[in-house]
Amino acid sequence: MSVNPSFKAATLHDVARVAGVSLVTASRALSRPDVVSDKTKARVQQAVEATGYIPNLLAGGLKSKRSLMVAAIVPALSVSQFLPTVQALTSSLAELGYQVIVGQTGYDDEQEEAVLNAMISRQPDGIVMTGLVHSQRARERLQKAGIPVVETWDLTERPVDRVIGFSHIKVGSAVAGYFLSKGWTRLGVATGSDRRAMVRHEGFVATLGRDVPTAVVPAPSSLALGRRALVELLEKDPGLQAVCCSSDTLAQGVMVEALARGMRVPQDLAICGFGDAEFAAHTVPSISTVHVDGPGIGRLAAQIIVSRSRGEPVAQTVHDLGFRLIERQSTGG
Amino acid sequence: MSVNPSFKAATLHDVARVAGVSLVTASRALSRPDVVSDKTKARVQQAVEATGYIPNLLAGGLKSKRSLMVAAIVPALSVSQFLPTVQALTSSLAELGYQVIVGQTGYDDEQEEAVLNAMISRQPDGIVMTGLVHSQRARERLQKAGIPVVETWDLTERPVDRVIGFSHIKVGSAVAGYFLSKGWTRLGVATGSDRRAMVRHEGFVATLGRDVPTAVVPAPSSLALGRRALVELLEKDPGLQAVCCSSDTLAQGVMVEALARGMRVPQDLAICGFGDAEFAAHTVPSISTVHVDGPGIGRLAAQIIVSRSRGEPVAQTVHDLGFRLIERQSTGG
DNA sequence: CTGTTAGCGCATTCAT
DNA sequence: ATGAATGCGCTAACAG
Repeated sequence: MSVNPSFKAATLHDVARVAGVSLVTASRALSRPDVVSDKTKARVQQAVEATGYIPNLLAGGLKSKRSLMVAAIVPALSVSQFLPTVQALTSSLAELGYQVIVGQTGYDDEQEEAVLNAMISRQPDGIVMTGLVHSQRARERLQKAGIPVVETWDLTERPVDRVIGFSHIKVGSAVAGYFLSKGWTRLGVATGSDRRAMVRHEGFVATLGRDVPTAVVPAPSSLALGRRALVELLEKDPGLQAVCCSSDTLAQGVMVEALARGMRVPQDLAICGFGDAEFAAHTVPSISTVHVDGPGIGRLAAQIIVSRSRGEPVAQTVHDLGFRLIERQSTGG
Repeated sequence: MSVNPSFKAATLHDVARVAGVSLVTASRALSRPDVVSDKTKARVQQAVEATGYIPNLLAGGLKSKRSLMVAAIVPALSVSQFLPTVQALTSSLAELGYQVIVGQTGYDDEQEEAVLNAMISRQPDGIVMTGLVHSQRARERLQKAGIPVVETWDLTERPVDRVIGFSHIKVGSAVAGYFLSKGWTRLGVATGSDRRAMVRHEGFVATLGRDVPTAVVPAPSSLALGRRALVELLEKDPGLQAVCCSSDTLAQGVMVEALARGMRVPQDLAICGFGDAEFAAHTVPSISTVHVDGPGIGRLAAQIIVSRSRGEPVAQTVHDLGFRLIERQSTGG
């Protein structure tokens, strides 16, 4: 950890010596101030200042079984959809003295297991997944180990432990219902290839009652992929009226391509996104989308993990935070 | 770390017992396979499988002084400019068995110090900062502790330890030179309020030889802020010809606002961004910008930290990765 | 090649 | 309210 061999960081032992108290007292003065007399507390505080003491949480965690670390596992950090969640999680936890370790699965189930093992070896007080845990071995291992796990951005009756999210089937269904209510008939779908997007697609098709031209693009989605998706969809159906997209980024790409071809949005082509990214409300025309409370997911996850790691009971297993369809200009709203 | 009191995770001790070898041998079989006979190695491997052993890196780190963790400190996770760097850093390190802890400073120097202390208490093998370390106390503490520190996305003659980046003054200067070469005279600047953006602004103005209308928006930048910035700039100079923006997101906002007002880009208004975000090449018109090798910064940082933590020398102190002005349609390229 | 002996720095029993 | 002893799980020295 240090590369400077001559330097020895101050330990609690040094603090105790300088303060003229025992090691235990110094420890208590810092972690349980109410149990120590004001005088000695002050002396310990001074000793901390004097020595420049910074506690070693590795050592503390080893003994106390509380690492004060939480693992956050995402497909990839660059999937901007999850960023507000991870950011809120990190901030909420930081306020309570917890830090976040990040792991990336690359949308790969084998890597997921490897990443989870890497995380477990750091003894986190909790694990927050974006998405469900897919590897069966990992599920069992997590369950056996009894580490608090919060799966997010999805729902299931049987989470490993707790789950915070919303129904992707219902999202797809809601968008399809909305399209039907608008009377559009020549529909298309531009979707990422990830599991949750596919489930939304299922919901969309199920409610529609029939299949529609679909362009599947690899994750993570991008503006360029959105443009390419529209090209593909227009080849399949030049008379396309409305496109349902699996992300706002994709929707923006579809819109850029449409406008570049001289199509008017929404008159010639209506577009709906997903996620309610910051920009969706401010493009011209603005993008209709499905709003999800990303930061809320992160905050609630933080709260649940901390409660559980403190041994407090968390009754509810499944937290459905729902979603909201937001009608903007890109669908004539 | 566990909330299931009945479950005891297997320790190396269990593995050793099952394998019928001593604890040390089991340890070596896993961490230094070349020093152990193939037979015992195989038996230890089997015992690992049988027990479901996952090493406790907290304990390992405590003794070995190598936590295999690296702290990554960003202003905020949602600042998309740094994401490719953090993602590359995380991936590169993961391949080598290191994990990343993230800290957010919120562009606040006091929080920076608090975050750095929180990180130090986890005994990281290195710290990667986006930006320079601003708190003087933190600089000294880091230097004294001898933790490998890589400051990024900026340059300085006197880094805490190592620095990987490019000159923001030169970026501003290059954009100004480009604008001058185009013969534009009615210029404006839309810039975030963060330190590095301000330095680019300085470079821009210095090369220009005169001040220009400037709209300063709070960080993090967004499309909405870009739109607002253009409104402000047009109030200051209705005859505005070209805008220099401190990020591509801001540039996109400026462009959206310009097009919404019926201005043609670049004929009526030329726009230049910064960062070469994914979308910049694919908007219509595409956005001219300054390309920076974000992932390269992350990979090099990973390499330097790992080398240093292994005690290998890393001669070079300052790594200037430079930048490239990319001319696209938004400036008539 | 393998085993024995010592801690790493701290929090937790137990005492007083 | 404070202190002495014990060990969390593992690895670095040494021996053998």
